[in-house]
Amino acid sequence: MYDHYSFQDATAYQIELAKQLRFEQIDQIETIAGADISFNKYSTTMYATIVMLTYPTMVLKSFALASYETNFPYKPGFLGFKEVPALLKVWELIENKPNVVVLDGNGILHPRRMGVASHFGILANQATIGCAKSLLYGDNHLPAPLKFSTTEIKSHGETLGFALRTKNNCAPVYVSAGHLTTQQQSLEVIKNCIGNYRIPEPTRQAHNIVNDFRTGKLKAGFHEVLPDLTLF
DNA sequence: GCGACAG
DNA sequence: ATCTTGTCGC
Repeated sequence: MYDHYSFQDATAYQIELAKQLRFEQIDQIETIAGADISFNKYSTTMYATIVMLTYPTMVLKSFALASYETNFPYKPGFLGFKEVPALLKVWELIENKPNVVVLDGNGILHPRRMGVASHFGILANQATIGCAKSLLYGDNHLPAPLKFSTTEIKSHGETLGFALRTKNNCAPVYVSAGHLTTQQQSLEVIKNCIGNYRIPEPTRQAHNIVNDFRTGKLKAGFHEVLPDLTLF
């Protein structure tokens, strides 16, 4: 899909996509999705997943798996060109779309406001949030090492996202609005997705599942998760 | 020119 | 991103 784009083409494309960004409150969230990509080193095969969870209870309900060939290389600032095509393919397998999708990477916390979460959000016309494990862009002001401590990440005085401490004494994650949500709401939603791990449940579950797909334990397609009847 | 640099 | 053993700290 983007394999023939030069970095110059890609930069111009990002600037065009960024003009389409919209930020508004999501009125009600009942379902949330996590999206992630996995691949073998040196391979062009991207393994993609979208996992569906209840919100804010974080119960895994279903997931979809698909693979896609991509030759676009990884380069900081251009992650979307490598991952979004595969994500759009797996996205088609989801019949009942979630209220919001969380992606592993940034939204507008990006030099051209077009991180992978914003990129996917525009092309899918879908509310998205970016949650990155390390900082790509902006002035890094670390929050106190206490769970739920937060600092604003700014660039040239403009707030583009937040560093959020999801566990005591653990490195923060970097949250930013992707598309069709607000900065404050994106932070609130991610806070409500924190379980007992540093990574919020939607992307944490997506990461685990897509790795099982890559290693052959799971097959492509849409999967419903059976209810847990442990109590009986 | 130098350093930084999501996944 | 992926590969990979031990180690430090709550």
